[in-house]
Amino acid sequence: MHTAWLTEDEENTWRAFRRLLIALPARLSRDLARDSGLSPADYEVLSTLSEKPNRRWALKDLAAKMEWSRSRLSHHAARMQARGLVGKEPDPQDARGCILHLTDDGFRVLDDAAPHHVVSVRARFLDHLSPDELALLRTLSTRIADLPD
Amino acid sequence: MHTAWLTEDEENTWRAFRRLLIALPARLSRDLARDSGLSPADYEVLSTLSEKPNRRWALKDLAAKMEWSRSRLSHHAARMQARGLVGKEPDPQDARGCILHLTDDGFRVLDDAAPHHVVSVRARFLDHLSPDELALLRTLSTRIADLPD
DNA sequence: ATAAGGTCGGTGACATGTCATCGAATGCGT
DNA sequence: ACGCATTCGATGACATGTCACCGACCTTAT
Repeated sequence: MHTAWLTEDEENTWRAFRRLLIALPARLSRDLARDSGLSPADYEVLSTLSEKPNRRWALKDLAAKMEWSRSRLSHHAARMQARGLVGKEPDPQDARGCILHLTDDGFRVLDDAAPHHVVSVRARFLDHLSPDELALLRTLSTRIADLPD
Repeated sequence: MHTAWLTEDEENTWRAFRRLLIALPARLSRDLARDSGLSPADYEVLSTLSEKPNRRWALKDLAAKMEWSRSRLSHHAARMQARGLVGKEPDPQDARGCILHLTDDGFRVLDDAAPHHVVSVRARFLDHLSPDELALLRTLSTRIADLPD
């Protein structure tokens, strides 16, 4: 059964983990901005777009893949389009929809950004985990992230 | 030495952990808003304020304790003051500073919110970790969060 | 064929956080 | 005592994300 409070172990773990939840994304975000002038959201859009061979996604499919709302992606893609990182075309299959694609510029920016980002993820995270820890963290993350919303 | 890419294990762990970094805070935030009408930031301000016996902190000290910028706390405290959750007074020791305190209302709101929040943290996180996992996650979180910025 | 209901992307209002900057106040070195 | 760098909180401009909602379009049942 559960109580209304946490044990000391739980409390300390939760505190430590909460610090990690704040600090790690903040550090990666700063590295990314410094190295490549991208926000984490920009990077995720670019790298997800690049996953498809033709670098094209219907907005709704990209939003679903990234687990973003369509509204959020619509706003963000508009900003990235203004910067020339992505392009937008009408969907020939569905006149309501639109197709997003990586521009050459967007691809170049991603291509330059990726190696720096990998270095950053290593330096601020992966390098500090043993293989055992890596494995455990993976099962644990999957288990909790997969819980119903 | 490092390569410019990730191994498959690293890649999968990083993906899974990144999902957790997004999903867990989002779920806790939704629970908190639904149960108590508070944002996570609100809750953190209220609960940190309540840690001192007299429920008073100089703004700069509270900001340092929470690892927030003074600007952020200034903005946020202004919004919370408008809702009657916190109060603000001049600091008699330092005419530049100000002292924040929990109002009775703020204390009541926190008092109502806390047990629900604990239930939420359990349901969405702690209950799904074994004691071993809890311990490992704590050392690992501390290790990584404590890295230099 | 058509009406009803769902899905699509876009939009405006708003909440929150960052950054650069300000004026006021402090305190340290001389 | 004085002068200058620093610290304090506030503020405005801006970036980003949420939410509610819109019109346009598609699909399904009748």
